[in-house]
Amino acid sequence: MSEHLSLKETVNLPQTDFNIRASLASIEPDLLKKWEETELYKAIKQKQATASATYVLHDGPPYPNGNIHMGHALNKILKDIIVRIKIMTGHSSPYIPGWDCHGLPIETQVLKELKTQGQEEKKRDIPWFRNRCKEFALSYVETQKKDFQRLGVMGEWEQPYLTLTPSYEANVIRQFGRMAANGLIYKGRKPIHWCTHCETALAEAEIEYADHRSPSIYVTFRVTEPSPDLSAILKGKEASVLVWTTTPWTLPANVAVAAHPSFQYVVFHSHKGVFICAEGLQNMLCDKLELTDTWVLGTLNGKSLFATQTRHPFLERLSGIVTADYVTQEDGTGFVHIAPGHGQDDYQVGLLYKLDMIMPVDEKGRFTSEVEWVGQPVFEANKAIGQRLEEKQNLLKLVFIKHSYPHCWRCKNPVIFRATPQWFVALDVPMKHLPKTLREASLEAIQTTKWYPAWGENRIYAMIQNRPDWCISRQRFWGIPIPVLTCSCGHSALEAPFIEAIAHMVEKEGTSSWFSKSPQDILSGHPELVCTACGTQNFHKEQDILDVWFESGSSFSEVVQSRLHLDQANLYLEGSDQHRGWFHSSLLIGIGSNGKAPYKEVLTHGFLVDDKGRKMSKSIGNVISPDQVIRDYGADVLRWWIAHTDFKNDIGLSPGILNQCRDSYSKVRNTIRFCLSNLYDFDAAMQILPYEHLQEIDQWALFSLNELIQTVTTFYHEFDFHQATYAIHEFCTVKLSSLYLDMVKDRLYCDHPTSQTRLSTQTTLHIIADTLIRLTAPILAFTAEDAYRYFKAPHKASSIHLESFPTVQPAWNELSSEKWTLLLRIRDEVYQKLEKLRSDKLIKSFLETKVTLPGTLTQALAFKDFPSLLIVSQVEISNTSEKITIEKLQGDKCGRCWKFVPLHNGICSRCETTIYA
RNA sequence: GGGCUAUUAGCUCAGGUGGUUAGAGCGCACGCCUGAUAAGCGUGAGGUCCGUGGUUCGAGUCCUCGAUGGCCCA
Repeated sequence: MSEHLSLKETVNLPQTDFNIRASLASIEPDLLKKWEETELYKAIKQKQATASATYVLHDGPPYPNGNIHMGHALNKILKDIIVRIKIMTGHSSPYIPGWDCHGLPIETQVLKELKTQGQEEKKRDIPWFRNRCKEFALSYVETQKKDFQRLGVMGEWEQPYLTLTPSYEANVIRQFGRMAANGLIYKGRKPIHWCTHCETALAEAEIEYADHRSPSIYVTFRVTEPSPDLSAILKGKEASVLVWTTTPWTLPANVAVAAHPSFQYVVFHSHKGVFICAEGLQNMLCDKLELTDTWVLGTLNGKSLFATQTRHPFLERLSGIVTADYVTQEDGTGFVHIAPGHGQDDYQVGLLYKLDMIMPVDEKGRFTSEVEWVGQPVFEANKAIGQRLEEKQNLLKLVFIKHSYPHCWRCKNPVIFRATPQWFVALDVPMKHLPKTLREASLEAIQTTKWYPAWGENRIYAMIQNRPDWCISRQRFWGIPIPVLTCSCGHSALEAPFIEAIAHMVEKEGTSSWFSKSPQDILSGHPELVCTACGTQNFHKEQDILDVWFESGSSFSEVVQSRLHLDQANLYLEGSDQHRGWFHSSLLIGIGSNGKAPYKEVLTHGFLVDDKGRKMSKSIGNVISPDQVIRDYGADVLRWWIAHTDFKNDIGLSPGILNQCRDSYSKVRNTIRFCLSNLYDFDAAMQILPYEHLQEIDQWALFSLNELIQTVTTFYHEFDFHQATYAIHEFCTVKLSSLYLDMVKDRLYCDHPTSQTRLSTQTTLHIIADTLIRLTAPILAFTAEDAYRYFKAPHKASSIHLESFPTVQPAWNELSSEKWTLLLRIRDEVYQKLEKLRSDKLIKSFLETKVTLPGTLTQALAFKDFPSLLIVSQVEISNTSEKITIEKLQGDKCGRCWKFVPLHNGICSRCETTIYA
């Protein structure tokens, strides 16, 4: 017993303080603290100063109105992994995070707060209100910043970009100025929700739906000029198109009638004349309108009604038939009357067919002098319009209905759609600085940008191809004003000196000065800035603010151009929804102001779903917060999960998936730990062996490591992180844990501590540990640092994050992979036989056996170390046997190395010489 | 309703230009070890490649139609 114990003491067992348990939840905050105290980021930046290449990932700004969720974590960690890879591969890769601080959600939340505090009136004090919004945004910037840092995301947290800073705001205004100078900014009109009581525009979020009593009328539009197909049916007869509406007051603005292009329409006779409606609605309508004596004259497709002309039901004007997909057959007649100034759909149809926009309603909701009922509120004018229709014999029926209708959230009055002047970005006029339209140039830029995944190109291409002009006006307060002064003569001062004067003021004082100053104050000091049309200075300010997409879409100007002095970012990386959002707006602004896309490459990730593929939602109860994962697993497991998943599609997350990631993370960690623990007595500076002196098994390990470096490098480069992590994990499990490390244990534990064989393996483990730590460092930012603390090497940096990425070593490739494929096949065959013996209960341990290999199998291989390869006690090469045979060894096992070999005094000769050497 | 996209083992993923019996790791089951020990090793069982119809000598792969999930838009 005592002898056994003393023998155990002569065995060289692994030692390390690198814990087998990760305890990430407690270690990570310590590491963050250490990095902060040692100013790691500063050191990393200094190192980058000498980099030969630059790689800029420009951050898309999140919205600071709540705590971060898993989508944020996913996005930021992916960015961090990329930036760390670029830095470790020798690039200068500054990462400047940002926040998108303006916009309606914050305004709405602040309003809600005021409401609950009974201080709603304070909203009218615009500077005060804007300041409150600013405080709100900044508080969440701080919250989110801490959360992002906790995830291990590294960047310019001391100086992020915020869309509400004066310098940023001035940059946005200058972008606007450049686009104006390029001839892209114009004033048009567009219908929006309008409260006639509050005399203000309302956003979608400020609309409440409630029951409302409306007249429901059926109106006829008499055909004056039928389309060819319709003409063939009518054969000269008079006919009318049936239209249903609940807003008679919009009829004065009617300019067209829409049919659905693929519906079937019926032309039928009745005692009141010939009518046209959707075929499926005919019976219902005849019933409702009490039409008798009916028979069908013919049917035709909606498309073939196109260009039929009708007469307006009471005005001296024509109203042509157009087609629109949104027409339904659920109620009505299958025809919809079009008033582009009074509805979103109508507006789109108007754009498509270049229809006039007639807007005879003022801000108080009264008809203007364009209409005979001038001064009458539109809802009251319904009655007069009904009467006029009756006079003209174009009213078939009038009843009143109760239906859901939008109301103002403040005054509870019904709202209307009303077209008001708005600012637009023109997509189809030739630019002054390029002989192309903004749309054409953007489409070209899309084709020269690299999209990951490739289908992103089609997606954004189709969007840019089909989108209407960009309406950049918003009738809100929390944002950047549209920097336009308009003269009393009607001319808007879009000229560069005006906008530059405003930008200059904003740069100094912020945009709040626009809201508090008069136009005269804004132009004070610029007596030369007079209206280019009339020469006076009677300006008034634009009231609207810019669409927030215009702000965030200008971010490259502030960050890439002003701060980094570059003209393009290398990469934008956001969720695939941003093809419609930030990628889109950034592209239009980039082309419109600089003639160039702001990015060279765009990478998108998918959205979070659970393990059943359903989106994360509170109602399903499958939401997992980053905070919770950090507590239960640690940020590195979260990072590993993100790298482990093919993020280009939807990304699954569930407790089961997290457990799996934790397990595979642990395998990598333990593999590194095994290497470190067997290096406790290794002095790399003195004992490292040259490659040529390494044992063949060790050379094979380095050959495999070379493959890994190559594979991971390629996958990192292609943003295929999941493939990289699979390669790393498989290397740890298959190549190392089950093969190489198992094979070298005997040598590490039982050979003489400073024998060439043990030093050969330690040299190899030293290289493997070093490589694995570096390879995983971009993903496992914390664990790699933790492990690096226990890795002993000369010329070590103070942090793994100051080290560079491993590179393929050509010398390690000088090994026959065919030979090793064969050796491993022999091993497989032997193990099949050994397992059979074990399951038959003939042996318990493989060390109880002697394996005989046929010489025909092994001679050509010129390999000596079969006992290590097979991890059995004895191997014999037989020149007579044709088959692999196994025999159970009967003797005793060595008390030190447990092998069944000839013994003296209870131990084998190798162990004896090792102990007494 | 439209655009884009995904669907291969319980889970996460591989499967250039169509070509034997569809692969890996994890997990699972069984066994071993107790000198990586809240570890390690071995062996094994798991698949209607979402469905349908077609092209082809041959389809996970190409085409049609559809189902389900996801993003965007209306």
